[in-house]
Amino acid sequence: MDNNKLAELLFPEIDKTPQEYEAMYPARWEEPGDVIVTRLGPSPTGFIHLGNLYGAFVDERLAHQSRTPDGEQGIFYLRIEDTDDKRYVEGAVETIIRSLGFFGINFDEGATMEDSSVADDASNGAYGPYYQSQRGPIYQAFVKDLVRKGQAYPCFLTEEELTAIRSEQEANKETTGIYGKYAEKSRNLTLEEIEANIAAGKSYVMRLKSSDTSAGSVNGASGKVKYEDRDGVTYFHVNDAIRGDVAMPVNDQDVVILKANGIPTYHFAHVIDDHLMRTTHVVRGEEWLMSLPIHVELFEKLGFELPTYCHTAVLMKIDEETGNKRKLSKRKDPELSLDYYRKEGYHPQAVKEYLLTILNSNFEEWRAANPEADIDEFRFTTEKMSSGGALFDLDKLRDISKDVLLRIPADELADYLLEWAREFKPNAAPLLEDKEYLTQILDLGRHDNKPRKDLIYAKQIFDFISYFYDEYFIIEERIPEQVSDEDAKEILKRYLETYDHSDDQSQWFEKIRTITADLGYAVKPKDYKKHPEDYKGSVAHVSTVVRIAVMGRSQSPDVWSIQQILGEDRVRERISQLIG
RNA sequence: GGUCCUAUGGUCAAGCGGUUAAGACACCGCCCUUUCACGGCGGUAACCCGGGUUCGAUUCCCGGUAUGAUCACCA
Repeated sequence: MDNNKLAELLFPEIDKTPQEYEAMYPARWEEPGDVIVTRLGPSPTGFIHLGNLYGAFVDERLAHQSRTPDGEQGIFYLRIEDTDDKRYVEGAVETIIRSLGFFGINFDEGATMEDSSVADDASNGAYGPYYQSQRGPIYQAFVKDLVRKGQAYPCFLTEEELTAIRSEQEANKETTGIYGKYAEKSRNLTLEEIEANIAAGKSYVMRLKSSDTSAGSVNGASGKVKYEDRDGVTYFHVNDAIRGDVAMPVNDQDVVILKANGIPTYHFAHVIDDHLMRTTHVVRGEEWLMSLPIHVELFEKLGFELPTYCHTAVLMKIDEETGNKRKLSKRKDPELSLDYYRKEGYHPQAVKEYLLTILNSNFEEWRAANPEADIDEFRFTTEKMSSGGALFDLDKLRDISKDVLLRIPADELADYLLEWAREFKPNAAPLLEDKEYLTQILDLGRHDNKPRKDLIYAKQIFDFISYFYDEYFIIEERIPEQVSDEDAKEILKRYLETYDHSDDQSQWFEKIRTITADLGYAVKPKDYKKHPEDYKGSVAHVSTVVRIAVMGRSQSPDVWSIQQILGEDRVRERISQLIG
């Protein structure tokens, strides 16, 4: 068979050669050193989840903390993998960029916020186009070259034939797919048959003509792949930055590289794009690990240097029904959606920090040693990444969030809370517009030696501070059982009578003590504890009555400080209200 | 079923041939305290199983077992 003729028959329009494309996308640096180029390659479904964020964070850190010998920063770019037209969702790219931007992850290059269907140049950077759907001619040029070299061929198998082959294989308990003898029919088509099929308008795909690359027939992916014979089966070894040495049988499947519509499959697009865009590190979920043999073969056959793979672990959770670990699913698990965190009002910084603690086992230690340091100062390493799937732990997130929020100044927190409320609690938002008031509230008890850590996420914060706003103030707890209704009234009556808003904290508490003693309660809680029969209750119970009157609840920060923020009028009014 | 990843307390995890097997979260108790939180102290709780290698295995090797992943003209 004349491969050149076949190539021309299949791709008459394609006139560029791989060499020309190589020249169009030269090396990014003359002296790259250890600089890293990563990419995020989402399909534009518009659904960004925690797993994406997790991976994106690895990409971003890896690239941005690396430098060339000349001090230039590594590059993190966005490539849209829209080879499956069924998946496209309107506005998805914008959503992706915005969602990640919310968490402080920004791209240096690639697809931009502009609408790709409107703007000619919806991306920036010299290694585009960054939409795979716009790269058709590039892929085809490389496939054409593969055909010339006899390493790819058209396959006219229909869906029915494919299904028949699969059924046969399943019945025989063989590996499914097109390989070995199952590939022969298509591989052995003559030029005339192919011509006739095409003339008849038959639809076809392009398949890779798989062969054992271990013989060293090609460039060897620049020494990054090692081969080994295990009982007659050829295995290859690749060093994964997260998992270390990974060994698998070499690929023998004649996988589809170009679909019937001329668009490449993920496998082919990955190899071409990451090579041409000069990606050094490919970060992707472990679900891709099993297709590594295909990619290794493609890199070998095309003579490209293999990038460094980083196969990340999948985020898991315990399934309530089965009790087993399982991959987080976007259908069942709302906490997988990034929107969930926005709605609950988890601060992006907290989510980021949580992700880092499960991403790098030594992060927590580093954070403990450097509580004030910027998160980007942490030196992220793939070696410290766990290769097992971590369970998502909401408790841990909350714990981390407390500390993260403590490091954020109250006025910034006020802005954050207001912004959150505008979107998710619009009725309450106007109340929060009084920033000075809100800031005081949020700053309560944060500057002591042992600062309070009451604030976790926006929704919780709002509930926590809601009593500061009359519109949300309700008495939600009963007075303690040690205090009779009569006493409660008496306590509040006397409290109101003696109340002086200008009292300092100790003067204020002295008055509480007086009331406590006068009504037969223990001024020292310990006395009541030791001799409960001598008292009705203790100062704790008396204080609780005041708490409930002023805040509607028994648990809160320091009462005196709260009253100072609430203001005299509100305090008096709330107490009078309860006395009736 | 084939192939591959993984395997330390409830969870996340240090460990990389000899340790009283760290630490964090959660849980429990005590202390601090006008409540709660914070903080401090203490506690319960772990090396999947079976063979090897070795003077000695949580650690190395080989088998199981289990979890997970993957076997598309989806990514």
